[in-house]
Amino acid sequence: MSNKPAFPSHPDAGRRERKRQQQCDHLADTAWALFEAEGFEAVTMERIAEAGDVSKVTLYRHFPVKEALLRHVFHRELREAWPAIQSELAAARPGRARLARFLQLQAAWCESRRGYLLPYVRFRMSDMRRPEEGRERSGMDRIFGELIAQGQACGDFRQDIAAPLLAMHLQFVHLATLLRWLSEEGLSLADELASMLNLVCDGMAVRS
Amino acid sequence: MSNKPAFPSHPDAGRRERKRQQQCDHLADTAWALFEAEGFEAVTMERIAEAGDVSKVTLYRHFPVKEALLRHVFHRELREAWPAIQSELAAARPGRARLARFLQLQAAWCESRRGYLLPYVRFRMSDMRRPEEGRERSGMDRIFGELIAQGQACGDFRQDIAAPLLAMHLQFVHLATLLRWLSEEGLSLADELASMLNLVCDGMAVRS
DNA sequence: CAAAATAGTGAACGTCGTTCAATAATAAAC
DNA sequence: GTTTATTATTGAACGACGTTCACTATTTTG
Repeated sequence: MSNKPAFPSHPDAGRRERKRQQQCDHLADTAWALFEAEGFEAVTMERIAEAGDVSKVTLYRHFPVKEALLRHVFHRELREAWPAIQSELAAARPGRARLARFLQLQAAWCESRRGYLLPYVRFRMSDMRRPEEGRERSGMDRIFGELIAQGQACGDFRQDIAAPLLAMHLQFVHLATLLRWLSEEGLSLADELASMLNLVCDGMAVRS
Repeated sequence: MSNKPAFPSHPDAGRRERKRQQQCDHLADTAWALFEAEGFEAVTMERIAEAGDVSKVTLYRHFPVKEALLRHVFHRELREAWPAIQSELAAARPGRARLARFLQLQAAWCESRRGYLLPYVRFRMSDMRRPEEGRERSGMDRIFGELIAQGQACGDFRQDIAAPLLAMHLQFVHLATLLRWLSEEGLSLADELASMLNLVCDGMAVRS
């Protein structure tokens, strides 16, 4: 693992940036409370702005769409849980085993947030096509990329394809699995993710 | 291949259904002309309704979102091109080789429609989570499913996972590849799709 | 301190997608 | 053939979305 933190809390560059972060946190908290109280779909941007005592324009400046508020909350959750996750991962062998362990943790989190997952996944998919612009990377792709790079280093994964490409590949299949789990009742997400990893690693062809 | 056609033109169940299809075709043609003239983004649903001499409500009844008009046009294109595609495919060995050939044909078509592909792919991704409801299947998943089933039958592909699941898997990776090709300049789609198929078949792990 | 950059405001606007009551055309039933 | 039930279509209006604009307040920079 690299020595710089995977999730820098805040660059801390002046009061302006600090206030900005406070605003974002405040608005995300307000929105989250409304979501929990009335459901994600039922809450409008205008109500969030009103409840946060802020103009609609201001809200839109920070969060261009409602789903971005979800991303803010989830990203913060991930940042706070990251140390615990990391020590969990350290217990597993690098490469395929560690990736499998991470997907287990993922599954647990997803079940706890199931109600919000459908709009969130759809948002992340629409947002997925902008690798070059300064879009806020989700954390997920960074983690996948890092875990895959570890797997390449220890000989688990092929090295003729760059880690970021493999990570993108994995991320799409991951989203596909989430969607399937969300639309079909009675599926164990942990099982589905394990079988997904199996398929991604070993491939669709019969082993020669 | 089955003896019933993969793309039934129209079930022909009464005058009502026939008129419905005429309306849909008419509206899709009108919309397509506007798209070509002014660009997809610039055309609004109200303008399409107006140009098609139909109320906005009627337009929305047939096509709930603008992208659905694209789907109608593309689906019709595919239906008309299907016989030619099928004889092309018959020339390749079933299984992996035939799938590769199909992706080559796909690549050629995608390049001819590149300008519309980004909104279309995003739409198809959002739409992808409804396998059970009576949503109009894209043709793509049917084709992928059939080609994969052939591959399973001839021993190219593993049989411990059902063909429709493998098809969904393949389709998501396919969309990921399209997105990458759309956002990065100077990529050969045919090459990217070939390498994608390679990865999906052989897997991410090093071959034992 | 002055100038430039950034955050915020309220009002208004165009588009989206939906709702409603009402009418016409088609299909099914008697 | 007449009645009955679906289904397609319409215009008008509505709430929500997301943007624009001109203006004020705050922070940063030189």
